Amino acid sequence: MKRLPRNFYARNTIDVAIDLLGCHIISNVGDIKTGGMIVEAEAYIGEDDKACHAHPGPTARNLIMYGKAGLLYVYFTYGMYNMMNIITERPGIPAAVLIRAVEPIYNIDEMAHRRNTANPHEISSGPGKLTQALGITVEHKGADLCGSDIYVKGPREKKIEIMASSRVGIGERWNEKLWRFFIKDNPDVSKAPKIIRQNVFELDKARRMEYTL
DNA sequence: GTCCTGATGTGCT
DNA sequence: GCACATCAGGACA
Repeated sequence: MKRLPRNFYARNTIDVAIDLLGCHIISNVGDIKTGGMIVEAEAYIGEDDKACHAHPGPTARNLIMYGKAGLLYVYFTYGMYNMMNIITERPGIPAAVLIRAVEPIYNIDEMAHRRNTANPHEISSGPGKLTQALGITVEHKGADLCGSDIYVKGPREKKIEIMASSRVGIGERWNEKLWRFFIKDNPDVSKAPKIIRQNVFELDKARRMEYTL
């Protein structure tokens, strides 16, 4: 696998979210390489998406979502957790993929130490957990995955089955969209109310869009 | 295993 | 003010 280029991210957000599953995310924060395989991700697309941070239009916080694909959008929430997103689409279209869960691979001991846990499945099985394990904070907002020490390697090497469901933690705002994607039966997928609709592995792009939109 | 709650800072109304 | 793309820990069963 190789570092993914910008044109991987500058595409339809749902395609990017699906194609990121099985890829490896790497972080070299503090000169320590940590990372693992992405097993769960969600799409947030445009001002019309009521759950997307760009819904109110451009603000100081979300402005980066309107810009170049392949940059990190990190924000702080619930008073203590950082959420890590990757900007997608072309400039002018505010959209991103939230990385929701990772299966630990590189330097598991260091990540377990950062998380203060001995259970491998508690290291990065949620969006707040994985940023802590990888050492990613709002300081990394704007980092370029195509030219910094945080990046994603792909394409995926394993054959995987991909499931789609409604998104997590966004109340009743826009929940009919099945824009959460995760690897079937992976133990590091986050605990969440799963409205599992369908395995999307076999679907081609057009069929996939018809189904998810 | 399930359900419920408290912790905690920031952005936007 | 308040909602928030969350998590850990406790009370149950």
